[in-house]
Amino acid sequence: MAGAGTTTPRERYRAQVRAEVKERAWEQIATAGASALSLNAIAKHMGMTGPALYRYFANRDELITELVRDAYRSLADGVREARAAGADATGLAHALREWALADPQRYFLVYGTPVPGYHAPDDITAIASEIMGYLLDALNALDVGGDWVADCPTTPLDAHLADHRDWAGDHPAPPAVLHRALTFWTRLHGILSLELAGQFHGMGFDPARFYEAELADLSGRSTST
Amino acid sequence: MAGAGTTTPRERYRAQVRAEVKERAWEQIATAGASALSLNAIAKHMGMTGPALYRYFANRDELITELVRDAYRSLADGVREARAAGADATGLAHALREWALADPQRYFLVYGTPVPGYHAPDDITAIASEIMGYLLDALNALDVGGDWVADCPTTPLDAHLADHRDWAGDHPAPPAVLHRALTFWTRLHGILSLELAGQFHGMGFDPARFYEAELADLSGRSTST
DNA sequence: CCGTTTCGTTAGAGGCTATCACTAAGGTTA
DNA sequence: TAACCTTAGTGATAGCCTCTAACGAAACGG
Repeated sequence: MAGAGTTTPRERYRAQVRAEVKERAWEQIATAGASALSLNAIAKHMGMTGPALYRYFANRDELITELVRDAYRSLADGVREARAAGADATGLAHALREWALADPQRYFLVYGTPVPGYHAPDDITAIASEIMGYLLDALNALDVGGDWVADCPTTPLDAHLADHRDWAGDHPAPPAVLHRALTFWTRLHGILSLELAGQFHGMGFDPARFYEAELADLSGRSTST
Repeated sequence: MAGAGTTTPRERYRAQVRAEVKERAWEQIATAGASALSLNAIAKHMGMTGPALYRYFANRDELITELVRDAYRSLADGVREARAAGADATGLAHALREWALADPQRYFLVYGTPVPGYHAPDDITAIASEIMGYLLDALNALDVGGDWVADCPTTPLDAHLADHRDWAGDHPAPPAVLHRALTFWTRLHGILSLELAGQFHGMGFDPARFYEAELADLSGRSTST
C-alpha cells in the first residue's frame, strides 16, 4: 500500500495524462475559445481515441471546471506573490493586467460570459474570495494612519456595505475600504474585458494608457480627498 | 418586378419565418446561452426539419450575426430615445442598465466573450459608434459653459486621446469629454458584466446601489473638480 | 394553363458527447 | 511462477449537431 506522499507508477502516469489533456485543452481554448473545446480532438492529438479520455475526466464539463480552477489558482498565486513582493493595490492591478494579457481566453474563462445553468463548486468561489482578500489587504494597508477613511464621508453605499460584508469574511477592512475594493475590481475588469474582447479595436488609443489613468484616479483620490 | 416599398407575398412569408426563427433563437439563448443555439432544435420547434432553415440563413454564424445586429440596434434605439426624451448621461446609464437586465444573454452577445476568429461586419461597428455618439452628445451637453473642461487639468491621457480621436468621428467633443466617455463606458460595463455573470452572487450587497454610487461619482466630479 | 421559382423534404457525410462491452496490459498476491 | 484483480484503451453504438445535395411539391407570374 502506498504511504502518504508516495505515488505509484500508475498514479504518476494518470497525473501526467491529465496534465497533457489540460495542456492541449488550453491550446484549443486559446485559439478557438472554450465553446470549441473538444475532448475528441484532444484525444486524437494525443494519439488516442475519444472515449479513452473519459477514464480521466468524467465529462467535458469536469475538464472545463478543472481549467477554471487552475486559471483562478494561477491568478490567486500571481496576486499573492505580487503582494508578498511588496506590491500595493496598483501593483496588484498591474499583475492582474499582465495575467489577463498573457492569455485572454483564460481571463474570459474566469470572468467572461457564463453558461446560464452552471454553478461553480465551492472551492472555486473560495479562491475568488482569496483574491478579494489580497485586494482588501492592499487597500487597507494604504490606510494605516486611518486618515483617508476618517476624511472619507460616509456614503449611503458604505452604510449598505457595512450591513452586507459577508463576502469580506472576517477581514478588518472598514466599509469605505470594501467600497474601494469593489470599485477597483469593477473598473479594472471593465477596461480589461472590453480590451480583450477587441471592443477597442480600431479606436486607435492605447488601452494601457487608459488603464494607467484609471489606476491613477483610483489611487490618487485616497490622498487627495 | 416589385416596385420600391412594395412586398410580394413570398417576401412577406420569408420575412415572417426569419422573424420567428430569430424569436426562437432568443428564447434558446436566454435559457442556455449563445453557444447552445441549435438551428436543428429551432426547426423542430417550428414544425420543420433542420435543413429547411438553411433557406433562410446561410449558416449558424449568419443567424448569430443577425441576432448581434438586432441586439446592438435595440440598444442604440433605446439610448437614442432616452436622449430624445431629454436624458443626460446618467439617464443613458439607467437605460443601459435596464436594457442589460432585461436580457442578460443579449448583453453578453454584444459585450461578452468573443469567439477568437470572429470579426463583426462594418454595419455593426457603425451601430457601436452610433451609441458612442449619443454618449458623447450627452456628456458634451453637460459642459455647455465649458467651465468643467476649462477647470479640468490636461492629463497625459487627454493629450493622447486628442491624437487618437478617430473613433469619435467628427464629433466636436474635446479630449476631456472623450476621456469621460471612455470611463463611463468601461466603469458601467465593469459593474454590469460582473453582475450579470453572477460574480456578485453570495456577496449580499445590492448591485443597483453600487451602480448608482459609481454613477454619482462619474457625474459628481464634473462639478466638484 | 404552364413554366419557373421557391420551399421543404429525405438522405447522407462528418463532427461531437457519452456509454458499453471487451481486450490487453500492469500490478498484486498466493 | 501462476492466478487474480485492476486499469487503460479499443470499437461499436446511440443520439445530438452543422451543412450539402437531390428530389417532389407547392406557389407564383405570365
